This record gives sequence, C-alpha cells and structure tokens, in this order.
Amino acid sequence: MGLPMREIKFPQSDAKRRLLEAAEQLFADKGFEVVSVRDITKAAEANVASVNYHFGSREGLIAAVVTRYMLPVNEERLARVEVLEKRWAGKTAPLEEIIEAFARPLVGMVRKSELSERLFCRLLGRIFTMPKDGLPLVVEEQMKVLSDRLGRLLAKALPTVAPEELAWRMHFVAGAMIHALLNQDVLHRLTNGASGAPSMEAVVSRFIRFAAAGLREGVELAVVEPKGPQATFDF
Amino acid sequence: MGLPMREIKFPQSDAKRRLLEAAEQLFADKGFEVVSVRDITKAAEANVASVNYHFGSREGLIAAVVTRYMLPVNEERLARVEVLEKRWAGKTAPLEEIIEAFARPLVGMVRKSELSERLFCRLLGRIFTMPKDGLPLVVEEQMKVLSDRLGRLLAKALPTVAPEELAWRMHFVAGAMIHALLNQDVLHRLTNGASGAPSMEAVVSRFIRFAAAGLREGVELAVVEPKGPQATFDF
DNA sequence: CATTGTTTGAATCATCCGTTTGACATGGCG
DNA sequence: CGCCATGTCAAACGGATGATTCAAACAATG
Repeated sequence: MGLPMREIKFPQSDAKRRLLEAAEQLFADKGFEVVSVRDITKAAEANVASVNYHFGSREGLIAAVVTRYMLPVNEERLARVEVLEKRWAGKTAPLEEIIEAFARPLVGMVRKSELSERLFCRLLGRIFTMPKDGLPLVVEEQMKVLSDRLGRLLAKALPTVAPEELAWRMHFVAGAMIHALLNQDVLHRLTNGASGAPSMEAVVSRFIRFAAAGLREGVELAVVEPKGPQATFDF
Repeated sequence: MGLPMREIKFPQSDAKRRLLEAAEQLFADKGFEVVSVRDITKAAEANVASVNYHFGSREGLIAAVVTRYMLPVNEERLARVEVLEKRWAGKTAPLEEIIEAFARPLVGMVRKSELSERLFCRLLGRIFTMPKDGLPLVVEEQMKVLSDRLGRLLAKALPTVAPEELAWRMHFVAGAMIHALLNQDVLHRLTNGASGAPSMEAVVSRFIRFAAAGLREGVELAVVEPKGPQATFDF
C-alpha cells in the first residue's frame, strides 16, 4: 500500500487554495484565536512556511478568509439596498424588506463556498464578533457604508422611534442575528428533527419577523420625537 | 526614592484576592482565550506560580472567576422566577415580567464587584459566549434548570407560538442580550452623550420591551398548534 | 538546454505558554 | 527553642507558537 505515486504538482499553487479552505474550516469551527498556523498547514497537507509565503503572515491569511466572502456578501447587500431605495423612493420601505436586504445575502452566499451551511454561517458569525480593528480595511469601509444606509432606512421607516432607542434596537437585532449564525447547531436538532430541512433559509424568515416586531415595538401609539444623532450598526 | 519600606505580609493571602480581581478585569476586557497567566500575575503584582498555587491551574482560575458572580446571579434569577410562578399560579405571567426576571439580576449584581459597570457586563457576556463545556459544573446545572423554567413560563405565556418557533425566538433574545452585554460601549457614547447616566439599568428596560415584542410577534391572529418538544436556552 | 522566477521543504529562530520545582521567608504553637 | 503549615519567589521545564532562512525542486521562457 502507498505506492510512491508520482506527486502531481499543480501550477499556480494549488496549495494556496488548500490553505484557504483548511483555514476557513478550522476558523469557522474553533475560532480565529485558537487555531494555529500549524493546525492549518497540517490540515492542508502543506508546509509550515507556506502560510507566510502565500499570505505574508497569519494575519494575512485571516484577512484573506474574511475578505473572500464578506466582500461579495456586502456587495449583494448593497445592491439590495439600492433596489429598495429606488423602488420605495419617497415612500418608506416595509421593515421586513429592509431587514431581509441585510440578512438574506448572508446565508445566500453559502453555495459559493466549499463549507457546509453550518460552518459557513459559523464563519460569518465569527467575523461579526471580531474586534472591529481586526477587519481588513476594505471590509470595514463597506460595513460603515452599509451601517449608515441601514440606519437611514430604518429611521425613515420608524419616524416615531427616538434615535437612541432605534440605535439600541438595531444593536439587539444584530446580536440576535450573530448569535443565531454562531449557534444554530444547538437548535437544529430540535427544529429539524428528522426532516431533510432547508434549515438556514427558514431561520432567516423567522429572524426577519422577530427583528421587525422588536424594531417597531409600541410604534402605533407613539408621538414623533425630535431628530437626534444617526444610529450606527455592526450588522 | 524607593525606600525599602517594610513589606507588609497579609495573612490568609491577599494575593489570591488580587489575582482574582486582576483576572476578572483582564478576562472581561480581552477575553478568556487571549489573556495569559503571566498577564494576570503581572497585573496583580504576584508571582507566576501563584495562580497554580491558589487555583490549581489556569482553568481553575477561570472557573473561580466564572463562579464568583454567576452563582449569585443565577440564584437571584431563580428566586425571581419562583416569585413569578407563585404570584401567577394558574394564570400566565406577563411576558415582560418573565424576561425581567432573567435579565435584571445580571446588571443588578454589578455593585458586588470591584469592576466598572462596563467591564462587569462584558465579563457576563464573555461567560455566556463560552463553550458550554467550559463552564463549572455547578453553574452549568443552574443554567439547565433556569433554561427549563424559562422555556416553560414562555410556552405558557405564548400558547399560540409553535415550540420550534418559540425556541428560535428565545435564541434570538439570548443573542440580543449577550451582544448588548458585550458591546455596550459602542453605543453608550451615543446614548449618554454628556449625561451622568444610570446606563445599563436603562438598557435593560429597552431590552425587555424589545424582547417581549419579538417574542409575541403575530400572536393575536394565531391558532393554537399541537405541543412539541420543550425549548432550551442559553440565557 | 540554460536561465529565470516561483513554489516547496526541513531546519531553525526567538518568544511565549502553563506548569513544576526547590529554596526561602514568615508566623503560630507546643 | 524547634517544628510545621502557609505563602512567596526565582528559576527552569517541555512544548507550542509565528516567523525566517536557505537549499532544492519545479514550470515557464528564451
């Protein structure tokens, strides 16, 4: 067993791809802090030095992992927001559609990865819980833009909710989403039981209704309050 | 400078207390994974070996930090739950009071610690995001009991919400709470502005209203569904 | 074929980690 | 006084970490 088969060398470094995928898997599963370069190179069947060669450093690899999916996800979110803004120009968009524009792209991007849905969501959750200065600059700026647009949309859709109140509600919503992304497994057994389950897609619908309800709490009896500072977000 | 003042030795080890407090502060600020024993002993002005002497190991110190506040917090929560169950025996308790019983004790315990409100909440958030097998046994069992009681109370208060749906909504609520505990700082500037601010107490009220609204989403039009599995919680 | 730029591999670096050890100081008690 | 329990301390342990080095292997190009 184990004939010395000819080692096939791929051009333009197949190892780099292997490293990225092994890193994604391990980071998603165990978290960025606790996975070592050696864990990754072992899983990718690559040399210890390869990470530093291909990505400059451990940090560089993390940045690559983060960017790979967050960039397209955020672009998709931005696209949806712009559709929303155009279609409801002047009028206020329905709360559910606003939230959907931010939440749906997250799980919609699963297909583009080699990871299972569970691990992909976990990776996203891990990214959202990163210290904000740990994000690559491009992603960080994307997030700022998105955060701003979301704040504006929600403020327009909920004119009777005071800005500070809205900021906190957005904070709660973000937490609900991140927690669901990170810990879906603990509930999937209970939810799916034995069924095949489209799983995360269904959860998004639940989440949207939950978030919308929380956001517009007590809105029908309220009085319009004066404008305050703009709310920010980590969503 | 630096007269060789008589070193005052405290009986029954004052160092142990210093270690605990330094550990709390560092763990709350930076997270359990990234703070080393040496970081702690340096902050506590103690020897590297002192952690292992007083707590057996790094894990032992973490367990001590976790237990110190989680035990009384959970006892307070349990007490509130029992008051609730007695006062509303037969009838269904109002959603807001149920949530309050679980949320209020968290921030109410700040006074018993040397930590700032911000750091104390952060420590709690960190504990809730721990892998569940990282918790001391006593605390883990407390949590199980509480989770069960909460699930029962909510299921009774929301008979029209399907069990799986309720489980997810509880999950969302937990996420909102944990995220708010961990990242209050990013919003406090915006919320407090320049005022003195009782801060976290006010946030709890916001949170309770948000959570209640999310939990009873669409409840008035719903039809009672058949009973399913009992919901669990990480709250 | 020879040259060039790219990619691997094993060995090594300095540093940090949690823990252990043994020497040493202290204070109470018979 | 000796004796022992309780803490403290510097030093060292083995191991793991991220990063670097340099020679060898490789593909592509002229």
